Amino acid sequence: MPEGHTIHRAARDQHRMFTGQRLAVSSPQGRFAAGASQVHGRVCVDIEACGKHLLYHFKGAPSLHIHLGLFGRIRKGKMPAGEPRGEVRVRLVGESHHVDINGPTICETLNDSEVAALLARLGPDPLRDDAEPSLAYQRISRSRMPVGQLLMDQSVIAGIGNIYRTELLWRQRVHPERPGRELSEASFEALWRDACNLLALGARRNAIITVENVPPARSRYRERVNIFGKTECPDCGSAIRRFTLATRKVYVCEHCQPR
DNA sequence: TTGATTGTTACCGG
DNA sequence: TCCGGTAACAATCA
Repeated sequence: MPEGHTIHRAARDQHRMFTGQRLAVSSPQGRFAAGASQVHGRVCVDIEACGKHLLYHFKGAPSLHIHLGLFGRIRKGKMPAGEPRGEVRVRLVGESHHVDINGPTICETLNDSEVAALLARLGPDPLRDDAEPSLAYQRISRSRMPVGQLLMDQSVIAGIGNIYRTELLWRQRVHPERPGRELSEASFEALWRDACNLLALGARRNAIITVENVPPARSRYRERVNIFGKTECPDCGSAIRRFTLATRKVYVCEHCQPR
């Protein structure tokens, strides 16, 4: 499975070698043939990630916009490329490597103004140097909505997904149902800093890791998180409560995260 | 075959 | 206008 937000940033980092290269772009299943032909044979000048969105910028052509959604995957391999596996929408082929993008929710080309509009509707991304966390705190501190819902709103903060939401709030001892306006600035800053660190670690390792003692790279998923998907709090042993917030399952330790 | 899922948007009703 | 609920879509695996 894809590792949420971090995979986009990780993908951007891993695809850096494409920058400056002329890419062959194809659509093995034909479902993105028109878009692929627009960027095929163009020089990739930059690869940009903002939140869960990935943008390949080309010289003299529109940008390729990818959002993996729940199910999308990105696979990188050395040349020569084998047969595409599964639902490959786009195959990007460079000099030494190729990248297959499977089953993304969004796979489209955008012109400059459309890219600008996309970036404008996203909140600050903890992984970007140009992020302005104060914009996120403005939104949160003025809202009655629960923090656990605000964290999932990509126009508030770009890049937090369902697992990071649960894990960040547990780590910072904030109850997901606390109204945004009741989150102190100090608590917000701690949350933001923690998000920066965890997301950076995730991007580096290409995996969601929220426990303190970083387990081996090949560890099981459940060993890399604290309470997500679990029944018992690792700190106090209390039962973990699970409920739906913002259409997704959130987990909370009512003892460690008092309201 | 069924259910669950690291995501998002559209639409409707109160 | 805001907010909650529901459905839809996506692909894969256990």
